[in-house]
Amino acid sequence: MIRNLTEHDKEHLQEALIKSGQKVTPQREAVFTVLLAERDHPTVDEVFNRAREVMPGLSLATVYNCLETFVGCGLVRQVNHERESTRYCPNLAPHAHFRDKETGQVHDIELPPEVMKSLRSILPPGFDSEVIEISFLGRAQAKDTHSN
Amino acid sequence: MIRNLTEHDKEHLQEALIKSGQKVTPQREAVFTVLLAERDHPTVDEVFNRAREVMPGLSLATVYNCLETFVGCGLVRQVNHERESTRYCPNLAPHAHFRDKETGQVHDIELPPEVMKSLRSILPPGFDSEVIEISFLGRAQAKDTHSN
DNA sequence: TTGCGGATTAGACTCATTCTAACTGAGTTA
DNA sequence: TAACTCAGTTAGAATGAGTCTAATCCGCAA
Repeated sequence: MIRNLTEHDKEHLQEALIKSGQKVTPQREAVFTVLLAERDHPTVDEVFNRAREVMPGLSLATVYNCLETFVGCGLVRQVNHERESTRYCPNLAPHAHFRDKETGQVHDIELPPEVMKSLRSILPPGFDSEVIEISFLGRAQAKDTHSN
Repeated sequence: MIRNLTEHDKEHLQEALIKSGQKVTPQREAVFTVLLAERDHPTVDEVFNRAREVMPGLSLATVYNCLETFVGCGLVRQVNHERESTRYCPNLAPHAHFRDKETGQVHDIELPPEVMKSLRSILPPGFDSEVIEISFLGRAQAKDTHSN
């Protein structure tokens, strides 16, 4: 079920939007609420359908726009696996993704700083990287590990 | 320029195809030759255009088919970055990919076993992974590091 | 109250990839 | 030699995620 944003999350959204010169709109709040409600890495379509329950007039284009805006101001991350639909993730801590081969579910995997460091160290001189994407493909027996 | 396959590479192709119950065809040889000639992670379209120089009647669908076959019998790997066109890579050693933000070029980055191990160690119990994809995004000042 | 500009909207468009149905050709089988 | 078979190939149609466009909306300032 889609709850309203907590005060804290609402401030987080407002601050990020305003800081990058964008407006707080009902649509953006609705989309952000959906992202925080169920942290299961939804596709645009899934976000669209969930948000429509709360705001029936919302258009798909707007969902694309909102998500792009959020990515632009660092509120959420995109998650891609091969060429499947892009998924969205509001977890900002450095983490990898584990994709369950059978269920298709995506799980966040915490990424300790020393692993990040050892990864960065394999780059030959002259290579300078800002973003490192790590994704595992396999099978997870574990129960849900969503951080919400 | 597209040279013919060396005896060694030809045998490698034949062995892999036959082992998985597939036939050696002129189209498959042509596509494989293109992949080995310039190890720059070409897209399907690039493979198509290069292969056409040598085999003008070749169709795009066949290039898709050949590449899928090669992936299936472990001859090449797919490389995806976000939702851009899939690229193909005949480097079978475990390696990561570095994508140059400005040129779009993809470089192979050798992946030492101890880094692989430390990566595998961050998976919580119950998570079992066969494939790990690692990709860097950034800027490379270095000259070409293609292994061919 | 009018004008401005960012946000939203519906629908058209793009383009990588997949699908489909017809065709080819090498290697049987009759 | 002719018919059969079956994987592989082919052209073109279909799919579908994502992008673009042009019209509209709406809060705010002049």
